Amino acid sequence: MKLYNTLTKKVEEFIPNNGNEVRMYTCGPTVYHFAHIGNLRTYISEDILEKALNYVGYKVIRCMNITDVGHLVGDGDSGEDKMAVAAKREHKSSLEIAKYYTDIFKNDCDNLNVKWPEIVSPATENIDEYIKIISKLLEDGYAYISDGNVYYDTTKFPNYYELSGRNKDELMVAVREDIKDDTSKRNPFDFGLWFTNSKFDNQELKWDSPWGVGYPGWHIECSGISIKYLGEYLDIHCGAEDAIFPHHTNEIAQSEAFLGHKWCNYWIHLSFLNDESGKMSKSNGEFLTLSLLKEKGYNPLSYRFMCLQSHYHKQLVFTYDALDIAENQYKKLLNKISLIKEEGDLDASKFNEYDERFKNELHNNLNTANTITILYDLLKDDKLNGKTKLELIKSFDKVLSLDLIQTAKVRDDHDEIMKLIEQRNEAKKNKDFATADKIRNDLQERGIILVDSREGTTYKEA
RNA sequence: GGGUCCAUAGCCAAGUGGUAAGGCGUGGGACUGCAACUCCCUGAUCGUUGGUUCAAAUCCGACUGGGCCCUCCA
Repeated sequence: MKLYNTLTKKVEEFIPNNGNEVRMYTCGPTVYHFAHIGNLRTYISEDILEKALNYVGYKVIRCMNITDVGHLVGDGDSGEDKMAVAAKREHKSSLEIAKYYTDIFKNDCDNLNVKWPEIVSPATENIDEYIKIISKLLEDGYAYISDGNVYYDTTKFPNYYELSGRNKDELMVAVREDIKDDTSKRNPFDFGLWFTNSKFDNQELKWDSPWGVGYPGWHIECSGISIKYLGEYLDIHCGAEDAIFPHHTNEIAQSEAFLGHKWCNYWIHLSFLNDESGKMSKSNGEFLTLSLLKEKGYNPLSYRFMCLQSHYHKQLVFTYDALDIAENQYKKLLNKISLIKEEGDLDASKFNEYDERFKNELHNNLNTANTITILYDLLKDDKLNGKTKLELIKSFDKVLSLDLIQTAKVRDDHDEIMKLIEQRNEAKKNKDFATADKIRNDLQERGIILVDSREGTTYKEA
């Protein structure tokens, strides 16, 4: 499978370390607030990657962290912990907040058919692992203690700028106005591994460590969790595009200094969903959560469909117009599929032909837009019988996860509806169109759409 | 200032050197008592500009315009 690797800045053939086994780590959410749909795009893309790898024959073992500590707000490294801020705002403990938002995040994933990774681990449950890594980094001279905090010395790691393609001398220090330089560091780009000395000493979550009571830096959790659960050799590390620098850069520095060898060969970065003004945020403009879209009547899978028609490495702009179009496309697609009659025997050679095309598009740097084109092609192909079409769609849906095959549920009021349909047909026969239309409209108000055809009238849910 | 990604019809988007896939929308038509559904037909020379080549949306350069990053962020 070809993938865009940020490390080499090329689309290249993916080759795992160990046969067809793939160890994949994806940076998880910070659970101090709701996720917006931009956040969720990243997880949709990662979900597709995992499922595509499995589909073409790899065996994926995937791990994701949940950040429930250590992200600072404002004021650089000595700022307040976001979890603590949320806790204060909502009068709950940090761990209650984390649990609350983790559950909501998981629910969003469920609604989007995003599979929950087999290993999901909160940052707060792996403190021992961070201490182990930090201790070794200190021993080996990659880290130092200053003003009670432990910092990583970025000058000790020669390849520090490899991933981001940056040049040390041209980076700007504290480029954002609200960031103050941390004077405890030896070098401006050093970063914190463990803090005991914070300006804000009201943090709820603290742990004992060889360097005193404190809490871990942001970057160490991903290294720690990944190494703990996936071992010393990682095949794929995913994250959103904004994490390239410094987060992933720092992860590489820590992990490789600790392990003493190359850690991860493929770095896959997922592009943003922007709104018309640029980066989506929790404070600017409308806070676009999945539940907001649901309240407005959108199907979450329409949003997934919208994402799949784009490419994971291309930024996408969210507008309600775009979502309306996606929803309409998605509905029409489901409708076309629902009209397929399951007849004939499975045509293995045709099945393989389409399945190969589908796999080729996955191999082609996850060209999900083209996989959907294949779907339209097979729907139009009159050399394909219904059975083969349905089997193909079922198979593709293992990756697309759009619930393409809807199982017809029998409604409780089925008999009543059929009776009304009969009454309407009677009225139509008598040219009493007023009555006929009234029945149709009444049913529509209940969310039932009548479908007339030569064979008679059926109904479906709106 | 530096890094990085991107630029194809109203919107999404394919295309990886040989004369622009697909979907939605729009407009027209078939079907229908009317409609919905479905089906058929309907649109672009590829940000600008140089160059390489028999041949470029596809390769190289410059420019323009956007996104993201440079110690909160998916």
